[in-house]
Amino acid sequence: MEKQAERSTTTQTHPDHFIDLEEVLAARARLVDSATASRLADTFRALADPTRLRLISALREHQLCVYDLAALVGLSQSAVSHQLRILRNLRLVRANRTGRTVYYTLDDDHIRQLLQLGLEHVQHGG
Amino acid sequence: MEKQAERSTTTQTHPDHFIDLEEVLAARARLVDSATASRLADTFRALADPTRLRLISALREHQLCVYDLAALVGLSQSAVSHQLRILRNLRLVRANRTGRTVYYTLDDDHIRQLLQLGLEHVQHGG
DNA sequence: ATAGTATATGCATATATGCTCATATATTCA
DNA sequence: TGAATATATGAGCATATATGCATATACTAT
Repeated sequence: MEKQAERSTTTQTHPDHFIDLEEVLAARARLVDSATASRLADTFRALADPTRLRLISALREHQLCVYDLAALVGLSQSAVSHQLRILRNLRLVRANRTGRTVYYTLDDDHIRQLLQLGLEHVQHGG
Repeated sequence: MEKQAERSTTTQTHPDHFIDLEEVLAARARLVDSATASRLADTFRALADPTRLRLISALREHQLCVYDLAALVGLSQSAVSHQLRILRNLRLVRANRTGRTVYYTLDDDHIRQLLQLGLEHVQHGG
């Protein structure tokens, strides 16, 4: 295990020990490491934009080309293409070329589930 | 149903109709509206930062005070308090004051599930 | 090859975000 | 009340992000 964290750079004085040591030790075991947290944050950041969410929602059960996606969300082809690249890079969507048309689909089922869970959270209590 | 979308403001010429009309009509029915997409994006944006994700992961099964959270993630009390406010405002965590100590907990089980799903997505294929 | 269609991308800009510093608020205890 | 502890917040700076514009690339058809 790593050594205990240094005192944080707080303005006010603070004790040199944790307040609730047992809880803290247990929580530390569950704490995701920084590298994983960063990659996870990248994934959630891809979902943290209304345009991208609408694109993903449109692709839930259908594959669509860039032009149709742009028309659906009411943005320029450029803007949509930029956003699709972000989703592609983070492997949330997949591009399939057929002639000069590129069809997009969701990459994996986790995305569908994340969207669904998020919607549930937002649509009642949250 | 609404009337068909206007031509998008694309530089290049594009047809005045959708490429795949049937797919588009079906996809439009699944499309989340802008207002919902914005609120959903707010929720995902709260999860789109490594610090906040680590805070949430620490709170998965334990309630902790601000000072201990700061020590755990290795940031200042101020920085952590700012982030906790964001999580509070979006109802991802809840604050319970006991004397001068404020204990934080996850607000609802969706948050745990979102974290879990995201981790699964990141930890193998994604 | 040339023109046309579908998508992608570099650059610029306006806006948002995360952290630190200083300070404010809330609570306890003497 | 006054000092100390625990947390919250406003301002400012450095960096990131979303979109539009112009242009590049990929493919089709003549």
